[in-house]
Amino acid sequence: MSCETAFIQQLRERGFRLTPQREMILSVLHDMEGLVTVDEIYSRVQRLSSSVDISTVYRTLDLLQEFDLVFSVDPGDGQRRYEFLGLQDAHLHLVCQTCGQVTRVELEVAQAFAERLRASCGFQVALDRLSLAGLCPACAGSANN
Amino acid sequence: MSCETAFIQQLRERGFRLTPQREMILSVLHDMEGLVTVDEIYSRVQRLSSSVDISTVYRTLDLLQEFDLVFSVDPGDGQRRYEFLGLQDAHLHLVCQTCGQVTRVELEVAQAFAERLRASCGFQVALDRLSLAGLCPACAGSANN
DNA sequence: CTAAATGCAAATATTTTGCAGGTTA
DNA sequence: TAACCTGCAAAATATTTGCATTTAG
Repeated sequence: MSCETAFIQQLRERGFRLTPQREMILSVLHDMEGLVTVDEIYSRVQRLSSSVDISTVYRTLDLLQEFDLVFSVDPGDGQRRYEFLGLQDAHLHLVCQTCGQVTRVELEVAQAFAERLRASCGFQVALDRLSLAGLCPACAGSANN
Repeated sequence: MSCETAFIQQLRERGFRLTPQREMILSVLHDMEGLVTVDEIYSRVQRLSSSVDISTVYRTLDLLQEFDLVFSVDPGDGQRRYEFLGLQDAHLHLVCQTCGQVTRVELEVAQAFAERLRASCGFQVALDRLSLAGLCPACAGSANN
């Protein structure tokens, strides 16, 4: 099943409609890797159709988040970022505090950690929505004091 | 050394000045536990002196962040939260996605995980600024499907 | 005395909302 | 056709900035 099919199915089931705008936004998200800002999404959508309004982008992102096809974080710089989850495997994000580069990592590396947290205090970490701040190898190398 | 002393020292060293407003804001942060919003800080400061402006609160928070006495996150609800770090030990935050409750956990539980990440991909996680989303024991219990 | 900080108001930036008209099912 | 969706513009929020005045050192 493709992402589009999953989206359409969810729309139908809940009485929503499939519009060209929603298709375009989904397609743009699908083509973008990693965490992207609303502006990045918006300007890509505009290339497909310049009449699409940014409020429609916001509304569609809300919808996609409800459907769990997209999730969002604000790394703390006031620039909320969205990511398309689609049907692919979930993964962690490592966001470099210096250069902003985002690396994807398999959930598996965090499994033991999650287990430990659950054992010690009963908290179930949502690993599939996790972004970790820190230093990427390159920046860690040049920043060693 | 008290937090105030540390703050004053940093101010002096960098040519900044110690003002009553800055003292008040620091004192308010010091008395507040956990992650708080600008409005919460602002209204507490106003109780001490109603003439303090919110822009001064923002400016002071920026300063304190530069000094690493405060850090901020936006859990994704559009309400950025600040936390006073002071001279206490750093710790992780577990933020419940359902009830919003914040639990503090020793950094130590994540040490092995951080080590693993560094070994496998060279990324140095900033553990001391980490907030993890998930379900707290209570909400995990009532949500089990 | 002088550079730095404040309060105020206005400016920005970001996201949300009301509504009239267009569109999907 | 009827409810839903969109674009537009205006509103609501949150944060930042310019500037005259005040103040710490």
